[in-house]
Amino acid sequence: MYRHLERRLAQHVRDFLRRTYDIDLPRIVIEQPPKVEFGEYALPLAFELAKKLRKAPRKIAEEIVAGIGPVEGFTKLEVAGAGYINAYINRQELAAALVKGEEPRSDTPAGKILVEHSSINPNKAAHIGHLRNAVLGDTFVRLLRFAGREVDVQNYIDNTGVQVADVVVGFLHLEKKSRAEIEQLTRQLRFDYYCWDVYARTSQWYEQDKQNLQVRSQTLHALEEGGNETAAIAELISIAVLRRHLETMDRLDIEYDFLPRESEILHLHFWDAAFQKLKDGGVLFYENEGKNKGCWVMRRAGTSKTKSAGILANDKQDSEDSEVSEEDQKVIVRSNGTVGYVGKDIAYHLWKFGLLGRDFGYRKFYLYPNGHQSWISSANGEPDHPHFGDVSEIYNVIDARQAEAQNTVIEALRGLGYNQQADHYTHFSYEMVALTPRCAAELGYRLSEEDKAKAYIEVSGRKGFGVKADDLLDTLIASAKKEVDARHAQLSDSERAAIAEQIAVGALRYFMLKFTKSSVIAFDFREALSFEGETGPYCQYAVVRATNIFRKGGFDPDHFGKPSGSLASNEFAEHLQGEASNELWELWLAASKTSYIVDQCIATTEPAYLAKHAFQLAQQFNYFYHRHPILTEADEGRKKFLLYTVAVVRRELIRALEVMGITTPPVM
RNA sequence: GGGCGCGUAGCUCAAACGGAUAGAGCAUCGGAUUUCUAAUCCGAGGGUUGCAGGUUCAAUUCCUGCCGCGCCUACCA
Repeated sequence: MYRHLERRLAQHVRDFLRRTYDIDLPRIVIEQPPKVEFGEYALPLAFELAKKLRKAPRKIAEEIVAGIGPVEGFTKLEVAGAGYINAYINRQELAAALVKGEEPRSDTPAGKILVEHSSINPNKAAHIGHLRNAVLGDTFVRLLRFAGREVDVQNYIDNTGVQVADVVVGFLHLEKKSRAEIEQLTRQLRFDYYCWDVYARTSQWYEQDKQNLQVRSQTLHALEEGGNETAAIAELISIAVLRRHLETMDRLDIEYDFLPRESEILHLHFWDAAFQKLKDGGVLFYENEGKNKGCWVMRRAGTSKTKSAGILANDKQDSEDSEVSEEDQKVIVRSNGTVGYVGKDIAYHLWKFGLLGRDFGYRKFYLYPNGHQSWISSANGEPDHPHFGDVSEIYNVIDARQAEAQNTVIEALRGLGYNQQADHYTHFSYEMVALTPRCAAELGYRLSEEDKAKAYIEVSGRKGFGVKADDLLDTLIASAKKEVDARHAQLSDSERAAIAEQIAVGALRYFMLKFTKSSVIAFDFREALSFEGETGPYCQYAVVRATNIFRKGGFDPDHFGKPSGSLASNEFAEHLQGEASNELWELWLAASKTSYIVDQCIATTEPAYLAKHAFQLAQQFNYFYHRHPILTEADEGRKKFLLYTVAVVRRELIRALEVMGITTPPVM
């Protein structure tokens, strides 16, 4: 509702400016006043217009307020300060709409969106860094779906890369395991933990003797080639680890629709098709000299190309391409003819946009307990399958360190003339999760003096240094279970366990969302394990409290006031008018912002705003809860109004938490 | 060296598009009619927003320079 009123106000102002001053502002800035006494929206536009109209801002503001006329849904506009225009919402109208759950639908753009996230190398257990990726990605998917968009979720599996090769080397050359033995091992509980150690040991083994690296490249070659014993073992391992990753993420209610694998990019010759296009389009060029001699290279994204973009003739550019300095070159095809990661990624992204002219084969892979089917790529697929790819927008949830690679893919699309697709290619970039030195020490890692002095230390799968996702979840659940046990001894153990799990997931998902993407999370158990203050459980608890009021009062919170809308809007009036009601009104206002916040999260690809909003709503509710005993309220009319307040806040809080993938326990 | 990002309270972080008195949580200290369960609430202290300039009616936000930190800069992914 809040969003809807904002748009209406903006449109009204825009029309008025055009009519009266013949001015077209590209954007009408609308802010939220610091206090509700100043209304619900504030427009600083008089300051902006002062120069154009050569009048004092205050004067302009007064003119606008006097001339603009009534705006539906608002009671008044008012000039404040040096020239702000404050707009006041018609409170009882908004409240009545909220009770009914009315939300004017805004037109959603057509076209399917593809979100790629997680994309964990299938060679070891997932760690907290992967958790941040998956939670951000999954929440963004939920945000888009909330906004009415159709979304496909993909998790790219690099099953033929160096990391898988390394763990294969570990099993074959260090562990000396046979294929049968490995197959046996894949069936053990948490096989990914086993791989975690094997991978770390293999990395050490390479460092002991650089000669050992030859084994790696032989293995890697075999994987890329396919159709051999080594590749079969790699398949065994990577599939088993992938299943573990899906299980881990499912604990957090994170699911995928499709799992495209690098092996199919290779074996279905996606790259060949892309390579041809890139050569034809002049994006790639062959280097005849220097250190990149014999490679197909392209200009690295972000290196200066045209200072006067679009002015120089394009054909002149082509002849200059070969003059791209060595350090500005990105090798796409190595001199031995093999293609690097960026090249495969370009092919994959041409496919995503339906520009490649080839498709994967598809097989059913993983059936979630809720019945959702996840598909995997395959050289020869099943005849009947859903249609993936061929989308109009994509978001890639990939950490900030890969920004350059991502930009190179985008530049390749542009180079091929696919500007529209490039414009709808978003690198959803976020910073890594690192460990505080204290946390690392607690985990038993020996630190150098240099590391101890740092604010945080980067996790490293290669070194086996990090916190595993399942371990963190287990710890959180155990910790939550202790609290639940202490509070609800009367419940059965399975009930308590279920609640503990909801709380643990709420705590974890909220923790991963509360930081803005650009902030490095310095992970610390004390903070992550907290259930108090700005946390998921705090928000869940607010909902539980709201539910309790209804339960104690003998009402159904989900249908309170619903069927007949028995409260006429004028009944709200007396409770929402005047200074004294501002505190309550602020709660209603906050509850009206869900879709507004969701839009903002999508526009800025920043889910943290939603986390912040849910917390603030919960915080305001707790304050309200403390100040207003409801069930003992003597005035029946007021009691009813307070119950409506709780019902609306509760509903909106649940909705906001759902978008973050957080459910609420029946009791806490 | 070049590219990207960051620097805000003791600690961890907010403040979208420049806007009204820079806000939360944690930690510390003090308090809450024993009630719809305190995983809660209220209060207190705590700030030269890294430094120096500039643009603007208005700068934590934009520009320039400097200082500090991180990441990227492989024929790795």
